[in-house]
Amino acid sequence: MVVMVAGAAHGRSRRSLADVVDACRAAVLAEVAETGFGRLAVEGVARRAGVAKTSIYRHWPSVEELLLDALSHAHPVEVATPGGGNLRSDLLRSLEQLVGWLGAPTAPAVAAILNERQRRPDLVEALYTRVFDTHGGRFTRTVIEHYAERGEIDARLVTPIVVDIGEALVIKHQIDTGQLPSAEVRAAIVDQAILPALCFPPVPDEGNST
Amino acid sequence: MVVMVAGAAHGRSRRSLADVVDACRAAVLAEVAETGFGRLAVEGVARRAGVAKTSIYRHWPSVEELLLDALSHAHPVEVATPGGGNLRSDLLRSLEQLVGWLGAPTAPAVAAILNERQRRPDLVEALYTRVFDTHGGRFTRTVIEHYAERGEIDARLVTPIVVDIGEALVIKHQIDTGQLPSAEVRAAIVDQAILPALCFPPVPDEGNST
DNA sequence: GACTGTAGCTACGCTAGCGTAGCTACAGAA
DNA sequence: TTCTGTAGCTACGCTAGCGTAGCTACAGTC
Repeated sequence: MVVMVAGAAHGRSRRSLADVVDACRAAVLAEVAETGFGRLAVEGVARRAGVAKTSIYRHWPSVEELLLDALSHAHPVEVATPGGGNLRSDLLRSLEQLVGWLGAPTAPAVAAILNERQRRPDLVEALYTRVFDTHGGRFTRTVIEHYAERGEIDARLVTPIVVDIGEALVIKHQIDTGQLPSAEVRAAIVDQAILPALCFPPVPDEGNST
Repeated sequence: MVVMVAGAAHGRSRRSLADVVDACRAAVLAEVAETGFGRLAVEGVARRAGVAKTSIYRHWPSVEELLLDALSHAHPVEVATPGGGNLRSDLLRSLEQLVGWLGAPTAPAVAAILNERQRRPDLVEALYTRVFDTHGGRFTRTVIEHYAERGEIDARLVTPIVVDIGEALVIKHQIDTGQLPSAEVRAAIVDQAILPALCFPPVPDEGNST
């Protein structure tokens, strides 16, 4: 059964500019999550967005530009700041924020671009300048530096290695399991890896979860 | 100028079975490193190996099977065992082995498959059972468990999180920079992150490198 | 030397995608 | 209501790849 839009000989309906742009941005993020970067295609994005290829080429010179544009508009902005609690609870919250970041709808697209680092360094650089640099993403680094400034941590222990422990373990967990770490695992990361590196010795009993 | 192989009307030369198999295995590893998994194609592998597509399809049902077969034969085998040194030097050597693993010619192929975890869990599972499980790859875990058995480390501190710190930081370094960590960075990882988690407190001065 | 399994080649009919040309027609502004 | 910028459509000529059929011919074994 064919339903015709009034007056439309083609049966076609035309959308507004803003509608087309929003549909394309959403479609490219979903498409790259499903296909990976290597099989991302303008035809696939147009199909998913329900637009013509010409509508894409009128706004973006390539599907890569559309992808970066979509990420600029959709990637979550970090809001982690030390909340006046203590070091441990602030570290836990920053890992929670990181996990939120890594689980955002944009995360597969970010991962897809990062996976192309050797082949497309230009894209990765653009990702950092157009998405990461404008959206923050310092997580545990922000917290550790804050407490170091307050004198609660020996500032000499705040090294590039140490501020990276938490994120490294979260990402490794995701690589190994395909899942983001639970609250229990995040607590273990804080208690068993981050705090010991800041001279808060590990407590080798059961340990208390959040 | 056309050079004809004696007696070959086609100008073609025919290789032995072993030669074809070796060429295909090497070609698929190089091809996937260059193209990524998404654009890996039988035609590209055949071209690079200098064989006909039919020669590939006679031995492997798909390019994925060829890739896993190639990895099974080429992936380095872990030889890290505690060498009778001390904990620190053994940890340094295990990270050196890991970096050797990650820098092996097979590493891009491994990464390409791991990047397809969401889309192709079957391939990732096959990677673990056919490649990882048979080639080891426990690195710092092996060292830490050895010293725990000897009583030099509180065994209660040897948790899944703690044994993963070193590899997590190495992999994070590679994700962030595209490079494998230098000896200096590896030493910092051992001194500032792994040892503190095992109750060997960090030394917040310059610290001695390897 | 004879035999056999298989390498190499080309063509096949197909899918998928690229980026644009040229057109119709409509959403939104004036 | 008129005007304009642009959405939607289809076709185009192209590249790239798939997996096999059918053939020739040769590497290696006996």
